[in-house]
Amino acid sequence: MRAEPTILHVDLDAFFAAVEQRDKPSLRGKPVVVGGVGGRGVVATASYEARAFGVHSAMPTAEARRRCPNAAFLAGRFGAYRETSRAVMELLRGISPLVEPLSLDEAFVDLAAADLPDHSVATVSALGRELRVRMQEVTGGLTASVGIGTSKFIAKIASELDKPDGLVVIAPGMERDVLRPMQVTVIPGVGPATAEHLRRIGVHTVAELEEISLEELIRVVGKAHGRNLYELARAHDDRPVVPEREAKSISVEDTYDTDHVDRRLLVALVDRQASKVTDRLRKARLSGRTVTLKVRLHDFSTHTRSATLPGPTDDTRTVARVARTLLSELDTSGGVRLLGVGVSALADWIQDDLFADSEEPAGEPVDEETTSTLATLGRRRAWLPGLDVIHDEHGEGWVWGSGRGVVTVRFETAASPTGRVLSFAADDPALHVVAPPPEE
DNA sequence: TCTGGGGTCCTAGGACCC
DNA sequence: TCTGGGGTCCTAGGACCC
Repeated sequence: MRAEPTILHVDLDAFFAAVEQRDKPSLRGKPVVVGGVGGRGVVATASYEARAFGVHSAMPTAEARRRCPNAAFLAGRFGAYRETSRAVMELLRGISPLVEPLSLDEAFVDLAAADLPDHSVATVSALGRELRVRMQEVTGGLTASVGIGTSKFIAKIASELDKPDGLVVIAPGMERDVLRPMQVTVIPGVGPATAEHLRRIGVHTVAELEEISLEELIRVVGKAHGRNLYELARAHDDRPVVPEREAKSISVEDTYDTDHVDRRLLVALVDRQASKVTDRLRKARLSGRTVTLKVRLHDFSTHTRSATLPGPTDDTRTVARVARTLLSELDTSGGVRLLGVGVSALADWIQDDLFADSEEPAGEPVDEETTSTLATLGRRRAWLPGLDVIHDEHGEGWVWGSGRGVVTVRFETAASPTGRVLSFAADDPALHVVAPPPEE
């Protein structure tokens, strides 16, 4: 918490819906719902006219249609949202170089790095008023709610106090007075599960939360979360405004209108997602070591399976192969409603010669001498899933996982498209590396 | 009312290494 | 032959946010 109100939070009002109303005058003043329009879609943003009918974010679109049949239901135009967001972030960077976007429609701005005569309540309030005017100019008429306070937490609370189209400055020293009567759910990180845990120990408001000891909180909600709540209940928050955050994972997922059972279809869908994910990796000049497959079954149970490669990859075939194999570990016979493929443990873009310094170049056949050397290296050998092809008495297969002295090989034949998965000790003399996998 | 898509962070257990 | 503690990596799941 700072001595002066130097953190600003901006939140564009009903952003996606507002962009639609801006671009299509016939929608102005009418209920607009942006989100999934398919059978299993949910609402991303509802205009204030639609909210009057009880429509809100995360509500199934089917329910929103029931509550507000006359609303315009739109799938969304993310290009337009990104473009408008870019203009907003540009405007904010004109105020201070320290701008931390939280999403397309939200950001923190560190006013301590802004060019201001002082940081009095009067000065930052004037800046807030000016910002809201310019916001409308650069967005073509969109409104925003602005909050200013002595920390991220307080600035965010402030922006929520007078929505839409509001400006609230919480003066230094007033933080706890503002907070105490509020529900604990205003604290970021307190969702339905935590709220229920707290309710069970008789805590509903921040004032009640303040009464709970650190030990008790940790017992109820866990260590990290407990400490966090303990501090936030007292308005203690020293998180800095961080302008550039590095991505930690990239993923793609799709929910289907009907559950899928056909294995061949599931494999094809996973392949397509692997292709999308690796396209995005390459565009971002990133690569990653861990491939995760996400499957949501007919009963909404969600399962993930992941495998970590010895080195980072952005290769579509490699990611697809690993994802396919992970899929084969799950029982999908009851039907699949969602599939997802993600890559994490990201590294900066690897050069074309990534493997030039490693023990054997990728894509090159490994000669007999290297093969026997690899065998004697045992667990030290870095097998490359998807790249090393093995043959033994079972025929030919490709490596899809390795670690702890064991290489797992998948044999796939026309007769058995799902393949057989076998594990070998890395120093098993029956294993021979013969060639890289065929191009697809 | 049957529940999106893109993320982040945390927890807990097991393997492995020193 | 048995016992150990800490650190790190990996995996699966869950809570949460916009």
